[in-house]
Amino acid sequence: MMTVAETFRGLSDPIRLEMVRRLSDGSSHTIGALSDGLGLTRQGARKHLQVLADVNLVSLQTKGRQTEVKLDPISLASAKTFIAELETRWEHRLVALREFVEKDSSISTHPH
Amino acid sequence: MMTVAETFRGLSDPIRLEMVRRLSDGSSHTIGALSDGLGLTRQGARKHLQVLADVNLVSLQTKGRQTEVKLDPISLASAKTFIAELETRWEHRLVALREFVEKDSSISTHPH
DNA sequence: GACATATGCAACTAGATAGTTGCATATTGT
DNA sequence: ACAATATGCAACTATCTAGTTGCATATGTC
Repeated sequence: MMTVAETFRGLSDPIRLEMVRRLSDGSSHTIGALSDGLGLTRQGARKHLQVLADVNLVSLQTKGRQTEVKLDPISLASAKTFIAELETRWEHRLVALREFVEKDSSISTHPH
Repeated sequence: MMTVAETFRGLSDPIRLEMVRRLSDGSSHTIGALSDGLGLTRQGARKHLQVLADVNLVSLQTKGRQTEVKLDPISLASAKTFIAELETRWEHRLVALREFVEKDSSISTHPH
């Protein structure tokens, strides 16, 4: 299993983000196709793909002389969930804070 | 402005994730408090905090002899949005694929 | 003023990362 | 069989990262 931090690490590079974006249509792409147009060598791109595979963001499957790369959306989903949970905590705090402020201001603005 | 990749890099370490989690209640914490109980020195923890500040995930504000750290949820939100957009593309693909398969199977399973 | 607290700054180390180049291997098409 | 294609493996370099230690500085507290 992968930790959320590892998933985030997979996403922490613009080259890898572009690869993931290309893969996000759900279709499979070859290593070669994914390595084109990124401004680095095929081997450099290949290393980034390996990082993505290591953190389970993509799967690699050899078919004949080429290798299919597919996005694995599970890690992606758990990363999103992690952020969403942070935001939930954050919003709870904001609600509590607003309630506190409103109660406080009702005392000061409507004294009797 | 920060790129999404930089935000993900901020989140790509378990120590930093724990710090962000502690901050996610929306309250402010001091550098010292955030550095406790993480299994590294204060200076080591401080470096992680600097990474979070560099990518705008937290803000630092000196107050007297201590420094307040607060979570800045904006980068967090854009990271979540980025993932959500990937998932949207993914789901569109799945829908298109299912429609294609259904049309295809209706031809082969109901020939006349 | 003396002391404790909270933090900053700098130097250093070990290991990871991103990138390159060169060459080898397997598969497909003619 | 030959040539072209798609990929893999290894070595090497430069830079970044995570962590440490030691010391300095500013702010409260008594």
